[in-house]
Amino acid sequence: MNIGDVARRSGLPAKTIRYYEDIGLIRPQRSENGYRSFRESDLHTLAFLGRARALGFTIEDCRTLVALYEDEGRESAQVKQIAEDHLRQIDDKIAQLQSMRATLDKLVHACAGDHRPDCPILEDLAQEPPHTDP
Amino acid sequence: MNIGDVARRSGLPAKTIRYYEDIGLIRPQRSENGYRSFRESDLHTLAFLGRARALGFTIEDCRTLVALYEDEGRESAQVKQIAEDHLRQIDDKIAQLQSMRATLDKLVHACAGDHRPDCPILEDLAQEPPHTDP
DNA sequence: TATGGGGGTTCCAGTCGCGGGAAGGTCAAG
DNA sequence: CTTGACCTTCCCGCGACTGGAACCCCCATA
Repeated sequence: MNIGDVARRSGLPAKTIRYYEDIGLIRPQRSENGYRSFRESDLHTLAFLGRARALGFTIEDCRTLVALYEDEGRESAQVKQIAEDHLRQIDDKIAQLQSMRATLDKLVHACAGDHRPDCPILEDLAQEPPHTDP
Repeated sequence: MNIGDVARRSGLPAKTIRYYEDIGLIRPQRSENGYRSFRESDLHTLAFLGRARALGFTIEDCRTLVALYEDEGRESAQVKQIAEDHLRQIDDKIAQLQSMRATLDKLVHACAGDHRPDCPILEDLAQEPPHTDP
């Protein structure tokens, strides 16, 4: 298989696939003409990577996950650890976004959004922090 | 005020402040010795930027927001538009993260996390997509 | 007067995960 | 033989900084 075929079948852009080879996530063979030659197992790995990335795992997590997948002697605890860490990171990010969202939503609702210049959004952003006098 | 002072008072790293000058968000004056010399108004703009960034606005949004803030003839509708667009983006991102979170959480709970190699997380990632035969 | 330390300055490189585009080689069809 | 669809490598750019090197400035102290 050439790169275009695996791109279509894995759903990953060819650029991404080349990049994954660059950073050593996959090691496709080469044809005589210099083209990358992918086996079914490469495609499988790429699909694995695509799904891991879709779940938000970093490239380094993906590297570890692929290694664990290929390691018959792995312990599921290792995999779970990575997933739990990532889950926590996601939770943190969601919390942060929800906090922003709450503030922003309040401000948006407080703003008339008409032709006049008065704007609670700008006023909030411009707000001096409470000045602590010594 | 030197950069260290504004850094302390605005809560922004000196590096960030220099970067903001680089990209034209602020235009501090210079002392004879070449040091940046910040006025209270610069500090105020930096604090504004800090709060806008904390709400997740992009630098380009911040540039526009500062311009609107300084424009007496602005219409609050312009500000609200930016905020609403940003709010939608946040909502999209939250939804995406929650979808990841849901999948990940299911997988984490399905995984024993012990010394055995069997792992539903890896199995899910390795899963072949339903093959559509023609 | 030397020196030490804590400011400041510029510039360059790196982060993360690719995407765009140039310049060129390869291959099958018409 | 040419066209067009592939493929290759290479380098630059994104966003919003962050780290570090190499250097300058200023003040206090020995």
